[in-house]
Amino acid sequence: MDNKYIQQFKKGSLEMILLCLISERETYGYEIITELNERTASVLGYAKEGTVYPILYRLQEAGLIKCRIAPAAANGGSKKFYSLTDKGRATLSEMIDFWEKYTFCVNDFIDRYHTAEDTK
Amino acid sequence: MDNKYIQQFKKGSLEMILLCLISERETYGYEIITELNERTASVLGYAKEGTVYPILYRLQEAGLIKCRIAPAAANGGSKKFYSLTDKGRATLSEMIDFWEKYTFCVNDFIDRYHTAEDTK
DNA sequence: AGCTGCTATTTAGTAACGCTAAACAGCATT
DNA sequence: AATGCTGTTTAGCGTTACTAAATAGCAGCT
Repeated sequence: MDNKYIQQFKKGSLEMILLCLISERETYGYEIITELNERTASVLGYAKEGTVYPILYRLQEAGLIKCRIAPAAANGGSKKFYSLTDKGRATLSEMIDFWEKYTFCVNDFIDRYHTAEDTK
Repeated sequence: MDNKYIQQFKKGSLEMILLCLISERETYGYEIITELNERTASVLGYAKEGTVYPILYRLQEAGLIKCRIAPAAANGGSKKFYSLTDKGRATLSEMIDFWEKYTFCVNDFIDRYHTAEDTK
């Protein structure tokens, strides 16, 4: 994908998406990146480490997720398993509420656009 | 509104919203700000001049809108009336297509979240 | 003339986010 | 020891929206 609008549209929603992902199960950075890309890359393009990890640090800094360091697995080094805090759950719920109001509001403009196009 | 997510969610979509507004009719900065706020302030918060005018310059610079300077009206100074160019119409159409794919993609995460919450 | 108020535009400086591009590290297999 | 996979970290960049102001024309009033 090389759509130039992606990057701006994504702003803010990536945080929400990561919170959603982590709410599904305890998981770690690399797995988050892999699953995120499976589910969104065709629309949002590939998310790289340099995008995802800083968001995780931000979320942890804000107290929305907490981290458990697991010992080194079969292959590869140790992982940091993230899960939502109570504050994270509450914040995610708020974000989703706002997202729904927000998209409803924007869609109103688009509906008018479509209506106008249809009557041409 | 003092919702801290607004600012990030807005990124990118404000451009699309302004293009939608201008596609509805030829209009000028001050009127855009007024109408935008009537239709979105309750959700997005108030958009100020410092937000809207730079976007208009950007859109003009990109060749998406064109400008016609009208003589001073009854009261107030002269206005700059904006309308979409052909490129602007094409771009708006693209942006809307992408917006729809994008929100569909994000909503998938939210749907899963809602489903998980419901079965608790 | 001067004042207020409304319309209308402009701009300097700031913070936040996602991106590019790379580096670093542990372990397994060859 | 070399390669490859898993996994994390970070520096520097460009874009966007925000705050906060300044500038300016015209109308009506005293």
